Amino acid sequence: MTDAPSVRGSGPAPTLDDVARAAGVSLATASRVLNGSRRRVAESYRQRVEAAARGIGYTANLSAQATARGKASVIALLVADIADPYFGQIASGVARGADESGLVVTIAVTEGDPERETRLVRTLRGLRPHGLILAASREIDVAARLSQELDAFTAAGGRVVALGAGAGDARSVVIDNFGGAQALGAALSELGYRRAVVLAAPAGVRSSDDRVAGFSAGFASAGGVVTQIHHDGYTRDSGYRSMRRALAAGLDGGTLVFGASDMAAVGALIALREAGREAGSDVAVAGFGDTPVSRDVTPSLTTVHIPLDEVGYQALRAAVDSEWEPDATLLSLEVVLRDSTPGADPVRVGSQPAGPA
Amino acid sequence: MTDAPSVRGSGPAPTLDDVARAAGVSLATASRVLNGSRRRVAESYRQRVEAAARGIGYTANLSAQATARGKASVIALLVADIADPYFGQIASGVARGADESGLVVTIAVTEGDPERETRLVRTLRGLRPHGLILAASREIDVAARLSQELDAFTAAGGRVVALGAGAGDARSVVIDNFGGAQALGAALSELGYRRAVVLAAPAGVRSSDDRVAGFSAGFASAGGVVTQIHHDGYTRDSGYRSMRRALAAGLDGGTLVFGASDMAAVGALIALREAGREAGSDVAVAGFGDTPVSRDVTPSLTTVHIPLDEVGYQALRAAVDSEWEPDATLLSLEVVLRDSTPGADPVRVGSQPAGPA
DNA sequence: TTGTAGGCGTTATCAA
DNA sequence: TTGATAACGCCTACAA
Repeated sequence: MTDAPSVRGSGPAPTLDDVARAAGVSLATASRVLNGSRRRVAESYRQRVEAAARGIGYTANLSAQATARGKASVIALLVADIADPYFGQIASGVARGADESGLVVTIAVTEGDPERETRLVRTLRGLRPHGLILAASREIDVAARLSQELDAFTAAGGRVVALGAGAGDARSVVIDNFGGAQALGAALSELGYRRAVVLAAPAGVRSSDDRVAGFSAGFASAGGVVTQIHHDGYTRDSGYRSMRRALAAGLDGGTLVFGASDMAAVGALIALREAGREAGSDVAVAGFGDTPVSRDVTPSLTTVHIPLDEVGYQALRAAVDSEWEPDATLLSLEVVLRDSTPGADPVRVGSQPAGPA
Repeated sequence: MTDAPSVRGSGPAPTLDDVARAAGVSLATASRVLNGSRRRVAESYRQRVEAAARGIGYTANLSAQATARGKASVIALLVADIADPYFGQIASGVARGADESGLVVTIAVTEGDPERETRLVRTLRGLRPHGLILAASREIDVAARLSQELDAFTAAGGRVVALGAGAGDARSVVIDNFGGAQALGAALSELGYRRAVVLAAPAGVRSSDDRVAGFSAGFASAGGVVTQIHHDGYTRDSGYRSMRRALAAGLDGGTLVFGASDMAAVGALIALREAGREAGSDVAVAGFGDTPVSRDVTPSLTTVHIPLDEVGYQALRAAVDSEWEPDATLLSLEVVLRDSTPGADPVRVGSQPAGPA
C-alpha cells in the first residue's frame, strides 16, 4: 500500500502497470481494455480497469505503444511553408482526417530546400509513422536522394502520398486545374465575354499551363477568343507587369483579363486602376485559387475555388485507407463568380462542363 | 552471414542492432556514437559505426528512444485553426525553433472547441513531449478540466507555454498590443492627424481594449483626439458596420479611422468607397496586425506589424530553455506606414515610444 | 574506452 | 477469459 499511485496530477505520468495494480488485474488485462483490439474482457473487469484509469489519470504512452507495435499512430506531413495559407489549408484537411482516424499529425517545414527536405524525411522516418504526406512544394519534383528515402520508407511498410503528381509508387492527390479553368472560361463566355487576355506563369509550370489550356478551351466553347497570353509569374508583381504590357499593347473595353493565380489578378487590378480603367465594368478580371484576398479586394474577384482542405483530407485517406481508388483523387474545382466579372448574380458553378444552357 | 542486413531500402527498417553487427561493435557503442551524448568513443570505432549506419540506411527509431529516455523529442502545438494564417505564422516560428533544437513538431487542431481541446491535450500528453504550446485561441481562456490536464503534464516534467497570457504556472509569450497601438497613434499624430475614429471589438476583449487604450494614449501625445469609438468586432463585416455608423454620425475630412484589426480596417475601406469618400486622401485609415491583406488592398493599409513568427519562436524557446527570462517575452510591435495614411514616405517605426522628434 | 545487462511502457503470444 | 512473459528498439548504469 505504500507505493500505490496517489492522487491525479502529482508525480510522474502513471503507467499501465499502475492502472493494473489499482484495478487488481494483470497488466495484460488492463492493456486489453484500454488499448487492445476487440472486447474480450469481462464487463466487471472492464469497468474496474476503466475506473482505475480515470482515477489515476492514466494516458497511454504513445511512444511505448509505437515501439511495441512497431508503428506509431502518426502521420508525417511535409510542407514548404506552414505560414502560407496554401499549405495551411492542406494541413487543416490532413489534421481533420487524422483526428478521425485516431492519428496525430507531425509536421515539418522544408522552406523549399531539397537538402532540408531529405533530412527531414529521414528524421520523420524515424517516427515510424503510418504515412508520409509530401506537400513540400506547389510544383512536384522528387530528387534522387529524396526518393531513396521514400523507397526505404515504403519498403519498411510506410505509405507515401504526394500532392500534385505521383512520385514512384507513391499514391497521389491532384487538382483538376484544366477542368476548373475550363469551367471558368465556359461560364464567362456564356456571360457574354468575347475577348480575353491571359496572365500566366512561365511556360513549363505545369499548373499554369493546365489552367491556360483549360481556360482557352472553355472560353472558346461559347465563341470566346484569347487575344494575348503573357507569361510571367504567379505573384502580384508579375500580374501587375503583365497587365501593364497588355495595356500597352492595347486593351478594348469589355475585355476579360484572366490571371492564372489570384495574386496575379490582384496585380492586374492595381495596374488597371492606375491606368484609369475601371475593373469590373470597363474591363473584367478573373483569378484562380479563391484565396482569401479574392474576397477582400475591390471589386471582389471572380475565381476558381480550390478545395485545399479537401486535398489534405484526401491525402490523409490515401495514406491510411488500405483500399484506395485513384479516381477519387482528381479533385474537381468550382467557379466562383463575383463582382469583377459582372453579367450575372454571384453564383457558384460546378466544375463539370456546364452543358448546354 | 545469412541474416546480415542487405542493401539499403529493401526490408523492414534497420535497427541499431543491425548497425552494431555490421560495424562489429557492441550495441552500446553504436548507440553512443549515433545518439548518445558526448564523444567518448575511439575515432576508429566511430567511423566504422557511422559508415555502417550510412551503409544500411539506419534511422534512429524515435519512439524507442522516447520510451527509453522517458521523454520524446517532440513539441506539441495546439492551435484553433491551422488554415488561419494567424496560427500558421505562429506554427512556422515554432517549427523553425524546433528544428534548431532537434525537435519534431506535432500539431493538433482544436477548432475552438474546449472539449476537443481537452481531449487533444490528453492525447498529446501521451506522446510525453518536451513541451506543450497552447495557441488554441486568440483570447486565452483555460477551462478547469483543461488546466487539470496541464497540471498533470507539468507534474510529469513537461513544460506548458501559453500564448497571450499565463495560465497557472505556465510560461507565456505575449504581444505588446498597447505599445504597438501607442506607437501607431504617436506616429500618426506626428503626421498631422488630429481627429480619430476607432473601430474596435467589443469591450472586454483584452487585445482590443489594449489597442484602443494604447492608440488613444499615443495619439494624444502629439495633440490628437479620439472623437468616436465603435465597438463591434474584428471582422470585415463589423468594420463595415462600424464605419457606416461613423459616417452616419458625421465624419470630417482629414479624419483618421483606426481599425483595431486589419480586417475591420478593410471593412471600413469598403464602406468609405461606397459612401463616395476617398480613403487615403479625404479620410485616412489604419489597421492592426499587418496581415497579408493589408498590402493587397487599395490603398495599401497603414498598420502595426505583429511578429507572429517570432511569437512562435519565442514560445518554442520558452518550452525548451531551462533558464528563461520572462522579460524577453513581451514582444514589441512595429508600425508600418503605407498609402492609406498619407503624409510621409512609407517607413517602419519601432514600437518604442517615438520620443521627441 | 568498450561491453553486458537491466529497464523504459506496451503489445502479443501462449499457457492455464 | 485471464495472466505470465517474451519481445519491441533503444538507453545507461555498472562492470570489465
